[in-house]
Amino acid sequence: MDRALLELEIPTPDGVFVARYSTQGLCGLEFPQAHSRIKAAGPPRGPLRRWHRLTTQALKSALAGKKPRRLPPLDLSAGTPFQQQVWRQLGNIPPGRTLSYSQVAGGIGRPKAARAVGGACGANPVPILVPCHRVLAAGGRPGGFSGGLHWKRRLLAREGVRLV
DNA sequence: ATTTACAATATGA
DNA sequence: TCATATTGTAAAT
Repeated sequence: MDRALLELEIPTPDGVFVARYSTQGLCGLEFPQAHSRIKAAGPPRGPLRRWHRLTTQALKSALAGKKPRRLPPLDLSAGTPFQQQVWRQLGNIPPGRTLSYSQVAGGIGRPKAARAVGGACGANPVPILVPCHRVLAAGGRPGGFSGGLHWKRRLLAREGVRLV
């Protein structure tokens, strides 16, 4: 867990996101906020430059409801093994498809851990690129979303998913 | 048709 | 020990 951070902004039609990088890759992504409080940094150099380009591109695709061609390396090492398993599962859900918390739980061999999956989704450091918004509660109910439910609905709507 | 209770689960305060 | 982005079963209203 090399947590040393570099924060870079990503302007999009939906606002300015903030990407956070460790020496291993992208380790965090934040939704646009009223006050950008990132420390000014010069233009990224070395691998950062490439990673940031990939992140920017991937984020824009995802916001448009399309599957990103390539993702930057993700540093999910901050999560527990359970959380990392969950996040890895989420990466397999294509745009336009959704799973329930319990299906995700079943996918990692713990069919009864639906609630814990909810916790892991809430702890997802890289929303959107790790598509936690494609996990719904049972019966097509929306469940929750740390970045605000409106984001979940908006993202799913762009992928063609209808919520009840 | 709704509401209420509870067990099972991983994690953090 | 309590609360949480849950679920399934069961019982009572």
